Amino acid sequence: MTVKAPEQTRGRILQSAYEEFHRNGFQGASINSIVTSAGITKGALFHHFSGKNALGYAVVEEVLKPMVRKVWVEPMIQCEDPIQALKDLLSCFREDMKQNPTIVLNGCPVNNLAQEMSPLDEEFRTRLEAIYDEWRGAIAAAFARGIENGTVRPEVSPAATAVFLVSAFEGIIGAIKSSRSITLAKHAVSGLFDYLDSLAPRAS
Amino acid sequence: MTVKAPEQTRGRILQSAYEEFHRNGFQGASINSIVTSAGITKGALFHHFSGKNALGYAVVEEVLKPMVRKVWVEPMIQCEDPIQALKDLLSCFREDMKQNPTIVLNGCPVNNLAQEMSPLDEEFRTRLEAIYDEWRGAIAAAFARGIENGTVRPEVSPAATAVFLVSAFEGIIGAIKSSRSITLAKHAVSGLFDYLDSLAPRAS
DNA sequence: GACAACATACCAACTGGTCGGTTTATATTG
DNA sequence: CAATATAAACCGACCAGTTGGTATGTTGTC
Repeated sequence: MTVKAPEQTRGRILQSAYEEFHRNGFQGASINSIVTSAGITKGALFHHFSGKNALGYAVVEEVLKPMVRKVWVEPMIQCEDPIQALKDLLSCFREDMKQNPTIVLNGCPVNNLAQEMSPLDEEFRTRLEAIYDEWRGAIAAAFARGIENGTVRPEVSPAATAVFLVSAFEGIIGAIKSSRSITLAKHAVSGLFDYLDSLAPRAS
Repeated sequence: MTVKAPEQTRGRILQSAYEEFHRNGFQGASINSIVTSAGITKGALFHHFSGKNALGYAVVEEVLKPMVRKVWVEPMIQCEDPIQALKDLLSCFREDMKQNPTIVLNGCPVNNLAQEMSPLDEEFRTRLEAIYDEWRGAIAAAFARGIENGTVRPEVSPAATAVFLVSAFEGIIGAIKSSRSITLAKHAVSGLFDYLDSLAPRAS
């Protein structure tokens, strides 16, 4: 046997589990498959995690949550113009998809888990909902600031817009993955951009 | 044994399978569970359907497709004002949810299947995508008519709007089921209504 | 009687999970 | 510093239960 590196093995399990969940869903994911793809054994997995559900929760907390925070939350909490910030994020996201098509093929890992497990397991639901809450909160706060500094129309409701935006975005990711159509993806993004523009103050 | 009624037993299998898929997803659904909840035996099921996948396809074609067509497509193909028609549909849908919370709890059965199975099975993907295509087509056609008769702003792109609307709608359903929050649901619908209003010609 | 419609017993494969044992790192001693 | 104790890290065979699916039989209908 090689060296013992508990933190590293734990991380490899989390990473393999994340990928397996992303590909096959939580119920479709196989512990055996995770074990082999992580290059460890079942004993190691059940030493670090008490069961499949606990592994799922850990993926949510230690993989998904930091990921969303870094990519989607933090860019929002320090922006002045939320509409422009969102457009930038979406353009950046579109570029990422071209290089790494896993999101196009398998969808948003957060939403996948939320849609599959929310009705089946309350703990999954609350944990995933916390991620969305943080995300929506950052967007809503950004829009509130935008209203104050004049980059957003004053009639816009920050809370409602944040909810609608996150929902629409997740819906679009799902539509792209299910359709696998580039023209549909362009239409969806174009529709989203038009909506964002409708939140900006009237030109002239 | 009772009377032999092949069409009826087939229908009961389809109905039970639809409910089981809606609750547990396709992979989480158990053939045994479907069999018992339908009040029949495994022999009957495998006599009518060649396997689990074939049963899933049949649910898509014979349950989901007609359902979407009746509830979402047909009201659109004969409307003059698509914005008002969509508002009416959403209000009607909101009332339905109050009486029957299965959609709130388990989400949209079409989207659930599409999100779960699209990456795993091409036949699922194409069949479900056909449903969405028909839906989007009806909305896009309605918007094209709306532009002609003046109920919709002429700059609106029917195709992009249809894609964005269906995506946003499915995203909202997912957000409601995952959050279980009434205020979130109200925010989401309010955001969607605001978006619809932004597609109408300027008042004044 | 012939064939479709169903029932039932059964199957290999796989599921998540357990358990006794081995290996390695580290703390404790003399 | 070296010997030893101790606990964590890890292995891999094994478990009962469930999975989708099948083979063979029985029942009803034209």
